[in-house]
Amino acid sequence: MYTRGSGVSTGDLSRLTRFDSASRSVHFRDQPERARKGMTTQKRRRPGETRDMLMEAALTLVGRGRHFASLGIREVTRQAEVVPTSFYRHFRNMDDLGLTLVDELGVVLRGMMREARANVLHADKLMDESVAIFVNHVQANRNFFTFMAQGLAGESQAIQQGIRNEMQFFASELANDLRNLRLLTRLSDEDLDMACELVVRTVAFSLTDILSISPEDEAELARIRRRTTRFLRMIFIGADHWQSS
Amino acid sequence: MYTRGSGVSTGDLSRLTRFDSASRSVHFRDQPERARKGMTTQKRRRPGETRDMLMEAALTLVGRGRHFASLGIREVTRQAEVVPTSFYRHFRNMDDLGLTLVDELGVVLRGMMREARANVLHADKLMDESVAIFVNHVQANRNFFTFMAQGLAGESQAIQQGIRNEMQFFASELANDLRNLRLLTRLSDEDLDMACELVVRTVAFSLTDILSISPEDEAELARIRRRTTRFLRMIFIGADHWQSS
DNA sequence: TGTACATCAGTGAACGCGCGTTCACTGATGTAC
DNA sequence: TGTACATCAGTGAACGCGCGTTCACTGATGTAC
Repeated sequence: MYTRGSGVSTGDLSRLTRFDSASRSVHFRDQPERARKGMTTQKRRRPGETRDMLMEAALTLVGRGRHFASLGIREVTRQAEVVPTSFYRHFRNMDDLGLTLVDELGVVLRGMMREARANVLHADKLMDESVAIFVNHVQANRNFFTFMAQGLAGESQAIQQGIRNEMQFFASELANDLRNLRLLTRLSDEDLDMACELVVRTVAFSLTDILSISPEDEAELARIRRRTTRFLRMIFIGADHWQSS
Repeated sequence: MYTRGSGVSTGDLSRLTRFDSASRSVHFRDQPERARKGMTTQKRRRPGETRDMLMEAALTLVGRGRHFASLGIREVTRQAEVVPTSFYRHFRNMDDLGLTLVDELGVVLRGMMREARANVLHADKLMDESVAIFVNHVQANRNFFTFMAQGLAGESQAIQQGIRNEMQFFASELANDLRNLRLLTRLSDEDLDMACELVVRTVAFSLTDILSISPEDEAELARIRRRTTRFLRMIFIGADHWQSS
């Protein structure tokens, strides 16, 4: 039941992950299965495919309710239908795999931001539409965002720092956009950054709201969307009336 | 280096945990050590003492950078200097222990609120002082709050829900207090609740800021305190200018 | 007050199992000439 | 274009170890009479 959601996510992610080897992988991607001596010899997948499968497997397990910190190498390889030793061909340990997942966060967030820039035409609908876009992305990449929520407090220092950095970057991008839209013009750069960080944190927190409900519960989802929008509206009103020191 | 911080926390917590058996334990608490046949027979501690030691041990390990979800029963009992089988005398499994820890959260939060009510005399210093009190409590119970930060996203559903409930309760208490202080009087009850929830979330998020720095880094701590206060101020300004639908 | 019994909490031995990690191997692909 | 070699990625066997959990035990404390 959980694996369906992850299909969307990982399809996306594996494409993003392998962009560096994409030029090579093009040669093999659609190559038909060769005749083999025995059925068991299923070697030589697309370069990076096993790597992606391992990351996907970890996310699937996380999506099933497991905590990333408690996942084992054998467990992940079992889920990925790969022999345990294969793991070491791609990652030094589970932390290494986690860090690689965090690297994807930047890509996903940039995608969200791009979509928001393209779709948010009227300033008055800015918040509703941005929140809707965020919620949609979370729904489409549930396992991935669950991992991020877990990592925000508790994983290795490196993972935690990675996620924080991405959030910081996202906030400063948001500040840029608001400048360009001529919004909150009275705020100093520093105060605008602060306001944006508060916005990003608020949205990040509502991530845990979304993840705590069933993916199909549209009614509850609408309630979360509405509440998050109201949070943001309140912050914007506060920012608008802010007296820069 | 990490264990020092936990000493403060667990001294507090164990007292709170055992309030139900306090009447009994009074009889033994200061009873001197009996002469024993052998040095190895250190049985029969104060009732509930082993239980507290197990909870304390788990928090110590969490404070050392481990994630609660990855802790094992043998690991915890080892840290508590107790034989593994003793664990089952007090908890069914690690989840059970975690839930018991969450129960303490309510007690700690109520203590914070009481302290805030007693110390916040002037409305204009309300935020600075409340944030300071919060930061102090986190510093004094670092391991405990680290566990809570971890539990907010990722532990068992039950643990997660428990923490959320406590936050919700805290927010509604805060709304009550603001009503009594005649603050934000223009807001409807519903909107005031919302504002308070946003406040609690913002403070909760800054918990992860505090936990990500060294406990001795006073300079960085002051920066976090200042930023959190500014976040709250912005929210309050927003709430003050809010148009209740 | 004394005695018999129930209960509670700590103990050590033992179990089977899954874990992380190593090793030498295999065969497909990429590359130099 | 063909050949020899290096590299890369997947494999299965094997290791020693720590894990969760059970069991029967022990002795201190609480309770009934």
